[in-house]
Amino acid sequence: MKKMAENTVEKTSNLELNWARIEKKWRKKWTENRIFESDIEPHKKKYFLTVAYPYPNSPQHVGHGRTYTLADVHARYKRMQNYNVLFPMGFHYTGTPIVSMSQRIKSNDIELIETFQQIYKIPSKIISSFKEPKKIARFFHEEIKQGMNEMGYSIDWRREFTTIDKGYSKFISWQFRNLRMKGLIVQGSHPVGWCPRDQNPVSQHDTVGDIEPELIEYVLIKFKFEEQYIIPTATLRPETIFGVTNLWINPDIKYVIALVNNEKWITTRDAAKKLEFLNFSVSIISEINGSELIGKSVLDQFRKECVPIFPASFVDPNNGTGIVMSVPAHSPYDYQALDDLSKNPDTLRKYDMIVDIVPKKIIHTDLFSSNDTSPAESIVTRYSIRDQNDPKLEEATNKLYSEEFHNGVLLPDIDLVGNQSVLKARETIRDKIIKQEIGTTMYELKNAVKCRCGASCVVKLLTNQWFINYGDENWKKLAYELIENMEILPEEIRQEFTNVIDWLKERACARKIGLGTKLPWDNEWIIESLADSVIYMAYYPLSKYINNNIDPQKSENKILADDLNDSFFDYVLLGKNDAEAVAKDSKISLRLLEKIRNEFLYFYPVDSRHSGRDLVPNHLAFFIFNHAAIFGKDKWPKQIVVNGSVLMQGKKMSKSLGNIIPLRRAIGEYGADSIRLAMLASAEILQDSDFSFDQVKAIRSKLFEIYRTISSHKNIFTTIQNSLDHNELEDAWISSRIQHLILETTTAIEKFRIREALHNILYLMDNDLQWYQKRKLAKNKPIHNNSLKDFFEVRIKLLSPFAPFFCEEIWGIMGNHSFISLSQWPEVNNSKISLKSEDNERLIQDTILDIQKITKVTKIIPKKIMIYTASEVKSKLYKKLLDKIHIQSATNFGVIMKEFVNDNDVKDLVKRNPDLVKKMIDDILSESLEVRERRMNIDSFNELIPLQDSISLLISETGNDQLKVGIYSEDNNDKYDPKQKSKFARPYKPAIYIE
RNA sequence: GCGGGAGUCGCCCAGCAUGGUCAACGGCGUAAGACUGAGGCUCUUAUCCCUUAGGGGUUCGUGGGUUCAAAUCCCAUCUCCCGCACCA
Repeated sequence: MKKMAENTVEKTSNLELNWARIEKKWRKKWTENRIFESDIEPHKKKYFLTVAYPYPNSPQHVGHGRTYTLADVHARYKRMQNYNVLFPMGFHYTGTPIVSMSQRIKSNDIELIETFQQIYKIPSKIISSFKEPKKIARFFHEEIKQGMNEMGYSIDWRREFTTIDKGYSKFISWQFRNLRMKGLIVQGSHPVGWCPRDQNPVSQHDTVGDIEPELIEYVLIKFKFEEQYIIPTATLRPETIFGVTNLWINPDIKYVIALVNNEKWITTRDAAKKLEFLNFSVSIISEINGSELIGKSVLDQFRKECVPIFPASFVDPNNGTGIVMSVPAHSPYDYQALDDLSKNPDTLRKYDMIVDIVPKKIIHTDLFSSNDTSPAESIVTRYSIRDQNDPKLEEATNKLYSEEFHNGVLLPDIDLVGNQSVLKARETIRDKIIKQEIGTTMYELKNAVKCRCGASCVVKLLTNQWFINYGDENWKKLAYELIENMEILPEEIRQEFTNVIDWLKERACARKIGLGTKLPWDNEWIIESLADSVIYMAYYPLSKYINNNIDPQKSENKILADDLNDSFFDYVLLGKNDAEAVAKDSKISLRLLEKIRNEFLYFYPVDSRHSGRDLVPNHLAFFIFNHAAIFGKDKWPKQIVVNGSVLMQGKKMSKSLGNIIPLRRAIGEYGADSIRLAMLASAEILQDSDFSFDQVKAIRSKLFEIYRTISSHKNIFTTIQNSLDHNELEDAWISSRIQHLILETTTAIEKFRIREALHNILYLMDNDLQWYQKRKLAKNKPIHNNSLKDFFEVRIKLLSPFAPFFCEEIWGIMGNHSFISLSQWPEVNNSKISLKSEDNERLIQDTILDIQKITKVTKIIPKKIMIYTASEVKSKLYKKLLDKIHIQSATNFGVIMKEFVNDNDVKDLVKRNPDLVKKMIDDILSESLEVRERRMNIDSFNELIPLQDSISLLISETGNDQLKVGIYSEDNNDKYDPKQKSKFARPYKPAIYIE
C-alpha cells in the first residue's frame, strides 16, 4: 500500500538541544530551592531509600552509574507519589586498597601513575599528594560527588559523611560492642594467602595477574624412621593409608632435618618454611641428601607396618613435604613409578634394592571390574602411559581420583571404614590420625601465586583473628525471618539470598592495616570494610546533627562527635534507657536528643536498599544479618532491589581493555539524561546491560524528537480548546490508551521492570500517537486538542524520574512554573477507559490488514472496496459462543453444536452452516483472555460505526482519492455484492470485496 | 563439588511469571524507494517458505509429555556463562 502520510510536524533543522545549559539551569534551581532535602513532616508518609555508598579510589565510570541511577529513579518516582523521600549518600573510606594505592604512589609505581594521568586525567601535582591515603579518598570523593550531581541524583547532601569521621567511628564501635555482647563475635585461627614481604593477607586483586589464591588442606602422616626421626608425607587422601606400600623420595634433592614441635622431622627446606608460617615451631638442624634415605624403611604408625623408601623423579620438592606415600593400586603415578623402577636394574643395583611390591587394592568403584588387581594399572594401560614423566599421567590421575571420590567405596575387609564411602572414610581416618597424633594437617597454596610486590605467597595461619559468627544458628533463624518478611526485587533472586544465609559461617571482621575504626576492645585491629558498612543507613538520620570538627563551638543543632557514647546510640537507635540520664551522660541537651531520636523514629526502617547483584553474597547478606541482630523487627528493612552489572559494547569493563569511561566525561559529551536512559533501557534489571554510545545517541535523538513534537504543539497547552474538537472515536480511544499506559507503566516501575516501563514511554506511546495522528489526518481534522495535551503531559511525567533535566525543561515549555520533580504522578482515570473504543480501533486495524493481504496476493489496485459486517443472528451466535467458551469453558465443537441445533435463536444458521460455527469458535479461542473478557463486557457493538469512520483512512491508505467504499450489513438487502462475499462475514471479521 | 543463570527468525536481543492478539518487539545487517549535485544522516517499504481473496506450511538448543492450543507449563537431555569469602 501507500506510504504513511507526511508527518505534519514541521521539519526543524537538525538543531540539537543545549543539554549542558539545561542541566546546569535545573541543577541550580533544584539546589537553590532545596527540593531534595528532607526533614520530618509528621503528616506525610516517609520513604527512606539508600544505595550502597561508593568506595572512593577511582572516579565513577558508567558501570557504577547503573545502581545509583536506578535508586534515583526510585526516589523521584516515590517523591511524585507524594512521599517524603529521603535519599542520602555517604562515602566508604574503610579498607586497604586506598592505603596500598598510596604506597604504590610512594614507591613511584609507573603503571598506577599512568592510569591516573591518562585514563583519569589527574594533574601530576594532585597525584603527588596521593602519598597520603586520605588525600586519595578525598579527591575521588569530591569527584564522585560532582558526578552524582551532574547525573541529577536527588540526594539530600546535608547528611553526607565518610566512614572515618569521628562520629561514624563512634557509631561503629557501638555496633561492635553490641554484637560482642550478643556473643556474635568470636576469636579463632584462620589460614589465609599471605605475602611474607608485605606481612599481609593477599587476595585476588593483590596478586600478579589477579589470581585468586586457592588453599588446600593436606593431611600429614608421620612415618617413623630409625626411632628418632619423623618422615611426614602430605596427602589429600588419608584413607589410602591402607594401601600404602612404600614411600617416595626424590634422590636428586636435598632435605633437611629440623626440630618441628620438638620432633625431628625430615622434609624439604621449603616445607619447613611453610610449616613455620602455619605456626609450627621450626628450627633446622642439618641437611641430608634424598639419596641417603633410599632403600631404608620406615614404620607406618597407623597400621604398625614397615614400608621401604624408593626413589622417584616425579616427586615435586615444592609440593607438600617433598615426600609422598605410595599407593600403587589407586595412584597412577605410584603405579607407574614402581613399574619404572622394577625395569631399571641400574637403580636397583645402585641402592641395593629389590622391588617386589604387590599393589594393595582398597577401594571399589563400578568403573573398574572387581577382578582388576588395581584401578591404577587399568587406567595407566587405558591411557597408554609411557613412564612417570608422561604428561598424560596427570589426566589419568584426575580421572581416577574424581571417580573414586564420587563413587568409591572401601572394600569390606578394611578395618574401621570397610564398606564406607570414600568421602566418609576420609573424614574418619583424618580425624583418627590427628587424634592419635600420628599426623597433623598442613595448608598449602594450590597454585603458585605472586604478590604484586613480587614475593611468592604462602599460607599463613592467623591466630587470634576476630570473626563475626554468621554460622550462629539462632542468628540464621532471625535472618531467614527477616528476608521472609522483606520484598526482594526482582523476586527471582530471593533463592540466592536464602542460599547465602544458609552457607555463611564465621567471617573475619578485622585486619591489621587499612583505614577504618579500631576494634574497641583490641586496638591492634581495624574493623574490616564489609563489617562497618552493614547498618550505616541508621546513621543518616543522625549524621545531619553530628559535628565532626574539632572546633568546640557547638551550634544549637549540632553535637560534637567527642560527646557521642554508647548510651547515646542505645537511646537514639534502640530506645534504651531514660532520655534525661542519657542527655546528662553524653552532655547533649535533652531537646536535641529527643529531636534526633524522633528523626530516627520517623525515617527508620529502610524502605528500600539498592545494590548491584555482586553484593548479594556479601554486603547484602551481612546487611540482613546485622539488622536482624541489632534492631527490633519494626526496624527491619522492607525491601532490597538488586541490579545486574554493565558491559561496555558487549565486553566486561576493564583497564586492560581500555574501555572504562569515566561517568563525568560521558555526561559532558552526551548529556546526563541520555546516559541515564541508555543505562536503564537496554536490559531488564537483573541482567547485565550493554552500554554503548550508539545507543546513547539513539536515545538522545529520541528525546530531541519528543522535544520537537511538543514544542511544535506548544499552543495546545496555552489555549483553551472547544471540546467538540475531541469527541471523535479516536479521541476516546487515545484517552483510553493513556489510562492503560499509565497503569502498565506504573505497575512495571513498582516491580522494577524498568526496561518495560521505558519501552512503554519511549516507543509504545509513539505507536499510539502515530495511529491517532494518522486517523485525524485522514479526516483532515486538527490534532491540536485536549487529548493530545493529556497525552503529552502524561508522557513527560512518566518520563521525568528517568530523564529529569529534560522533563523539567519540557514542563516549562508546556507553560508550567513549578517543578515536574515535585508534581503528581499520573493516576488512572477509570471513567476514561473505553472498552468499545479499543474494539473500534482494533476492528479498523484488522480490516485494513485484511485488505492489504488481499491486494498483496491478488495484485489488485483497488477502485472499489466493499465491506460487509456480520448479520445480527451471527452476532447473537458469537455472544452465545463467547459465553460458552469464556464462562463455561466449553470448547468441544460437537458438544456446542448439539446444543445450538436446539436453540431457536440460532438453529437455522447453525444447521445451514456448521463450518461457520467452527470458524467462530477458533476466532474466539485465538483471542487472548483479556480480549474475550472485554467483548463479554460490551453489550452491543455496531461494527458499522467504526468502519464508517475509517473510510477516510482507507482512502488515504490506498492513496486513491477516487476510491469508492461501501459498508453494509450482511442483512442489508440493498447492498452491492456481486461475488456473494457478504456471507463470509463473521463478527469482528467483516467480509471484504475489492475490485 | 556447591549454588545461580542462559540457549529464540543472518547477527545482537525481547517474549516465558499470568499458554491464545506469536512467523514471534526492537536494533544491526541486507534490498528497494524518497530526500540530496553525489554521499552521509533521516524517512518509507520489504526481509522463514509457498500462495492471483484475507490462506497454508515449517520454526524458538534436543527428545518426550500435558492441552482444543506451547517459545511460554511438566519431564529428560546436550551446550555455554557467572559466584564460592577475609576482598571492595
